Amino acid sequence: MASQSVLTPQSTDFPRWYQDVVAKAELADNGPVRGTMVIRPYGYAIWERMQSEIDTRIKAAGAKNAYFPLFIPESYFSKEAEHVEGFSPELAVVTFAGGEELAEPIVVRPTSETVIGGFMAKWIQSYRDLPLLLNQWSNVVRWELRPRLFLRGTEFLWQEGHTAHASYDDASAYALKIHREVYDDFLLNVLATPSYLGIKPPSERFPGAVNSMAAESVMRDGKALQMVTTHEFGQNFAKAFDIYFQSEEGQAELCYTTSWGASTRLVGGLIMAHGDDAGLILPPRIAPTQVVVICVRDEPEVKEAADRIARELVDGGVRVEVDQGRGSYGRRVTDWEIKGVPLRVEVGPRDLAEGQVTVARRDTGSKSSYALEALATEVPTLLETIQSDLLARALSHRDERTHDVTTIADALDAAKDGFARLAWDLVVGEGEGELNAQAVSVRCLQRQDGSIPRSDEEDDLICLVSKSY
RNA sequence: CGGGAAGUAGCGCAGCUUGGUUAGCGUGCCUGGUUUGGGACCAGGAGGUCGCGGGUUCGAAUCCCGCCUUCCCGACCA
Repeated sequence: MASQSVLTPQSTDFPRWYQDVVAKAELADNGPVRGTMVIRPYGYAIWERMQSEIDTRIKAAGAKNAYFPLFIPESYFSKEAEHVEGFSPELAVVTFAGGEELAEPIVVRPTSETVIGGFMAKWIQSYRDLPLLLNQWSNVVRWELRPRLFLRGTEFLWQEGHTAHASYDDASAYALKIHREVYDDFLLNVLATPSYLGIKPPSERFPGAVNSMAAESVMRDGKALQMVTTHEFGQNFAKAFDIYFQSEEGQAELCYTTSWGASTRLVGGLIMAHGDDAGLILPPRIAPTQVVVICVRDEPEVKEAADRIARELVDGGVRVEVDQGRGSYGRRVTDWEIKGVPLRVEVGPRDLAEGQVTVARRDTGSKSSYALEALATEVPTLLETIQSDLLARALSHRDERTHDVTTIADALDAAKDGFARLAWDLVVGEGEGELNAQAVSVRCLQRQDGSIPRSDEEDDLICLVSKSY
């Protein structure tokens, strides 16, 4: 009966633990081609929840969904010099199709700035057409040499927003709005994965961007994961694709564009930000199943009670699944723990005799009894408590793992199991090279008060450095 | 792409050094029964191109060559 660990403990081998969770929680499998991924139903359900939460926020920010093609003429890529240079090593290119060599090779999109830029040029005539706020949900292909499920793959799913504006300030303000009101809000309030928001140093900037913003979250092993990214392109893409508009004064002027994305990498971040040795821990707001009602015994009275409870909870807006009670209790509980379902409502003959049920939290492991009549009101409250406890736990973990330092040597030391925060002036130039030599990178730049700078030229910036996925 | 390790049943592994009949174990799966409040037990059973291709040999999971895939460390990377 003694329960032995089903997963490799995090402290033994964190990457192995991650792979065990992905496999045993039935999230994903490797595809037959290197770097490709099969997302299994439970993993995809998590992604769908993410999509729904992000999509709602994107629409609230005013952007509209559209769809652009997977195939892009190679010539489009050559139009923006830095962009093509940055992406060419990762491109998959179709040169043969329909039984013959193609006159012009076709690129499988690694991102869609180029095609969308072409259509922005066509659709934008006057300042009245601005801002143009687009988003698309799609797959992209970037040939990866070292793939990891969810975290980095040759093909992945994401959302990419693309906008065009009449002024630098408007573009910049909108990018900031997306970064805060869509991404940071989602990370904080849904995933409970607090991030460091900031701008990327020039060395880490998106090819073709004048500014890239990031949200860097701290994983349980202290490494950083870039959760999302937002870019300002200035007029770089507008120049390359002739995205002009006629101003109120009748002048032809170049637009300012932005793009921003969040991908299935978020699933990997979710796993590594909250999971423990027993498996996944899902915050209630993202969990596809928030409550599993477990029949402790495979008996008719127990099942009836479980179904009744489940119906009540569903009516209250809770996402519920019923475990019918086949197989041993311990085995089933362990399986639900691996899957990270936030709450287990356990119904057995003993409970029913006393008109109560046993409720177990996944995050703390604690169990307590609730009267049957109280469940419908108590469960939603309990779910919200778990949500905020997970956020609090993640916040304190982030702070524990972050150390203020004043030298590169101390930064390297701190980066062994977390983040170092230090003056950007100490790092810029040679210092960054020293860090990089030890696989430590500058994750983002912030102002002294932690806010997002508008450019890396600002005085007195600080930076967060760490190892990363 | 460089360095290292590995690929044998769904998963985890042994066998390989020193080639030799029907390729094993744990777990999972199926059937029946007993069970069921923290990975249950007994009995029976199904499941394998030994990663792929080629070579050596009378004979290859085992030896040799090439390729593919996975993992780790780098390089690279919104």
